Amino acid sequence: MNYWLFKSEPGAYSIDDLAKEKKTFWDGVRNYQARNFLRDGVKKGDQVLFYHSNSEPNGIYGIAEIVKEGYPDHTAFDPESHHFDPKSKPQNPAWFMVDITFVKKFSTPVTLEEIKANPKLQEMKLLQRGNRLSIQPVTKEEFSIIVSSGK
DNA sequence: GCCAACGTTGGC
DNA sequence: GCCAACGTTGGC
Repeated sequence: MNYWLFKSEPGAYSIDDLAKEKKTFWDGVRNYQARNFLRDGVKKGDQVLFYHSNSEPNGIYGIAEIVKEGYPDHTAFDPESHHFDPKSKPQNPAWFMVDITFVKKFSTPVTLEEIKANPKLQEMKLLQRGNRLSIQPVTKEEFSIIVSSGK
């Protein structure tokens, strides 16, 4: 079992949207490093910290779980889609996505400020300088610290 | 709204 | 293959 952090701008897709829909496909990832995680690393049953960026406050708002492993991101094939990428072909897809399901929403989010203040969480990729990766691995320890502080 | 950090593109 | 220009991310 692996642990991940997925970033989303709540204006685009929030934990409340997921709570309502119960399940969604995580499309539109157009970064190679994040793509590699989606294609090769993310497995069914893995747990996901759901992070809101550009929000007030920034932080982890809840938990999701992987229900379907990496498969081609079909939005890249659709010229009408905002995520269309002509370089990605159905016979040789460049981009991948996974399906996630809602697990829980924290009654109070674990904020970026709290994460920064916790000595045990200093290694998180989230805090590393200039980090923009939207899919990041998280250790089991980091995951359990966050889950136990986010009720 | 600003801007630093970073990834990608394209001319050479 | 280099690197300047450009676009995007995301905290503040």
